[in-house]
Amino acid sequence: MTESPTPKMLQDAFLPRNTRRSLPIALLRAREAVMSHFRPMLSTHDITEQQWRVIRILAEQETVDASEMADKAFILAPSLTRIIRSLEERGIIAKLKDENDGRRVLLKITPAGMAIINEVAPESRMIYDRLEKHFGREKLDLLLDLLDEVSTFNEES
Amino acid sequence: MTESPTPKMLQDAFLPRNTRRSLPIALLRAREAVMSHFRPMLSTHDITEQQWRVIRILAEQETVDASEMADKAFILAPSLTRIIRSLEERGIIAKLKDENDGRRVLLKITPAGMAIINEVAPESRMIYDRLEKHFGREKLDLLLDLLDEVSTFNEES
DNA sequence: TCCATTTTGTTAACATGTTAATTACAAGAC
DNA sequence: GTCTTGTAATTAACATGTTAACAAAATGGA
Repeated sequence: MTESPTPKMLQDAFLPRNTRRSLPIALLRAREAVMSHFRPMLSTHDITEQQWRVIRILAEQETVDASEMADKAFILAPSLTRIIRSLEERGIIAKLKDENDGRRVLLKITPAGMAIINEVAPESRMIYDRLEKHFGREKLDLLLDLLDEVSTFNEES
Repeated sequence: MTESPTPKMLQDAFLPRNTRRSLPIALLRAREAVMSHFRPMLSTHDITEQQWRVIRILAEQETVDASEMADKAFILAPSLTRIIRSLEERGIIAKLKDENDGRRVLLKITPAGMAIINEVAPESRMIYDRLEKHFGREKLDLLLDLLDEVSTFNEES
């Protein structure tokens, strides 16, 4: 862990920021630390993190079209297409047609999907509660607020 | 429980957390917001975000073995293997043998790689400075500290 | 020395991320 | 109506994420 004395190579002004204080990598590390607690649990139920995001949104809202799902689950359309195909083949969700708009794909959860939710949700909640207890609600809320603010960096500058 | 028609689907206690206050997704959103500023720039230089992480670490440190690189760039070994192969084929980095340990792969940047660093680093720095100016150093440091703390959630509980 | 164990890196297989191109349908302008 | 334009979803192609299995080299005893 020697903070190396920076071989010549580049002027300081042109040196990339230190890896450990780089926001993109810090976000990645934090995310991985959190997910490492959820992934093994999800794995025992044979679903991925992204699949779980899709399923759980269908637990909040009866019917969701693909675009809205992509927004809420934060999954790009091409990935979502594949995930939907996979979940449908496994009988976890169903695709419906929107009578008013022939382009849209409506998604609905099946009883098999509901069974997964009923199994996974309590376990997921337990893990999250442990995390919340560890950091404290206030600190977690502060972090979430800061992250929200970063997420809006797009529209402004 | 097998009898209830579950019209509103799930009891509140078993409902997954709201998507917008879910830490994993919040981290994902924030990361994407930040990267959306860097990706187009990197793209004009024909490198990906991960390739840039590898290259820039070789700008800080003359020679790095694959394991250390995986740690610092936060890239899993299988991904790193592919990235190294690609960067080597393009003449951006070079692989050396470790005389003391035949298993290790040492990485070194080439002049072509240095040229990329000299082009990209200032642009990257500019983008980061704009971000830092937008949020303020203190707020950014606070965020980085919180993220660091989350990243250590592993070893404890 | 010999052998079991550990470590490092690679390969394989599948899932997702990412951008660009494409198809199917919808909405407006004319 | 026809044409153009815009939107929703898919497909294609490539890069990376993720886990498991594996080969090669090092290590630490017996």
